[in-house]
Amino acid sequence: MSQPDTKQRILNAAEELFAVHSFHATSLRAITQQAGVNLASVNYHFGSKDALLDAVIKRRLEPLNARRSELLDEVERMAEASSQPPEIRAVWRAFVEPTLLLRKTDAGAEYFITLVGRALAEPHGAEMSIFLKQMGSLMFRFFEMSCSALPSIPRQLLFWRMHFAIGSFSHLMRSNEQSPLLPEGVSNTVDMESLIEMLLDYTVAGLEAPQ
Amino acid sequence: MSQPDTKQRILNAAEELFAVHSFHATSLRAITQQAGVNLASVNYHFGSKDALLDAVIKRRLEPLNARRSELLDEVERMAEASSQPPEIRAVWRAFVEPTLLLRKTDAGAEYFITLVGRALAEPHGAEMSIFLKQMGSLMFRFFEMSCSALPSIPRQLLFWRMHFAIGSFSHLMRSNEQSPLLPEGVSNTVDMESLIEMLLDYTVAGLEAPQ
DNA sequence: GTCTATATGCCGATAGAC
DNA sequence: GTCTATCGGCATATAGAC
Repeated sequence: MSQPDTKQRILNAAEELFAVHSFHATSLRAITQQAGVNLASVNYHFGSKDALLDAVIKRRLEPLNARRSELLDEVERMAEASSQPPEIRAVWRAFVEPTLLLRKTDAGAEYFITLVGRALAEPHGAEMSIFLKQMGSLMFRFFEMSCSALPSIPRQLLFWRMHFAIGSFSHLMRSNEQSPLLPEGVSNTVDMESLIEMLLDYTVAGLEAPQ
Repeated sequence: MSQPDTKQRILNAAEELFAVHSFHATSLRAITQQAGVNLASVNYHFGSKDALLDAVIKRRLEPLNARRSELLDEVERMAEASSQPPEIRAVWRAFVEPTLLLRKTDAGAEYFITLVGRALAEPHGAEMSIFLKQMGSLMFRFFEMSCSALPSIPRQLLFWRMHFAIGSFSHLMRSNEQSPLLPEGVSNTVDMESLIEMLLDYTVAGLEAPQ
């Protein structure tokens, strides 16, 4: 317990390499080499490669989802206080903002965002199932609050629109790296606060689009 | 050249397994076993695993992009004939419809859609770079036509909104598999034509949202 | 062109000394 | 808790017979 803990060093290295090269393409050897620890220490501290991935996701997702839950509580309180449905923009802000602003409060979290963005794109694999397990019932709560916020949109339609919204969100999470091909007159460097507002403008307009 | 060609059998098997298990998690052994061909035939016909992926994507993406290009030509002709900007819904229909309706015309293409959906989510890897290479300049054309269709939206903003739209599209492409968790009163089975209209309603509303 | 057999190397996981 | 050494397996790729 001298330096940053061995356990933490492994988690940091795994987070980065899983994000950049994917879970399958990353070997335990690469992780332990980058972390400067022994190969066997991964199995000692975590038990297996799958369990390591689980721990990588859990470390950041747990506080993140606690924060999301708090924000949803607040949105609900405000809705009840004003006897109005919850505001759809506030609901989706609670969903996307804690993740996208994670970099500000947590210096090492940059790779985690990419990692989760990719986990959302994984079909069957360990990444997706571990992520879904840890998201728990929070997705249902977001869906139900979106339905309350937009009572004129049928549930079935809103389900798919929420699907589209998650697609935009996860695609944005994945796109830290500068796009290799930029059209003329377009810069790739925008501050995250502006980007969040752009995403919310876009998403809210799509969710409440006329049918 | 008796049965379906060895080359085609390999392409079909690789397409399915790459889509379901990802490129990295799929071995040449699994591919040749499913194709009922010899292990060595992959290297004989394609040269390497990377080159096989390239061929898998190219086989379907080339005619697909030719079709997209035709549709864009048509949208441009109609715009010129009416002396009006191109219609944004028609531009995006040209982008998404050829892919999403591929199943109807090409029986084996189901896995290809998932594969490309995942390629769009890969950050650095072979999948993404091969896909981008083959998309060529078509993305630029879509961007420029979207700008023409929505002259009141600044290019920089429209660039990001297009990013969000591609996120929704690729997320939809990836979601053949039934979602493990469905909210109450929501079914996952919708015909693709309806889904395309839902996606276009959502996307057009987002692209032309007030700023 | 298609096969068998194999070269060469990395993989995840573990045993056992310290 | 941390190390070395190694097991058993599967990976990609290729050499060479047919």
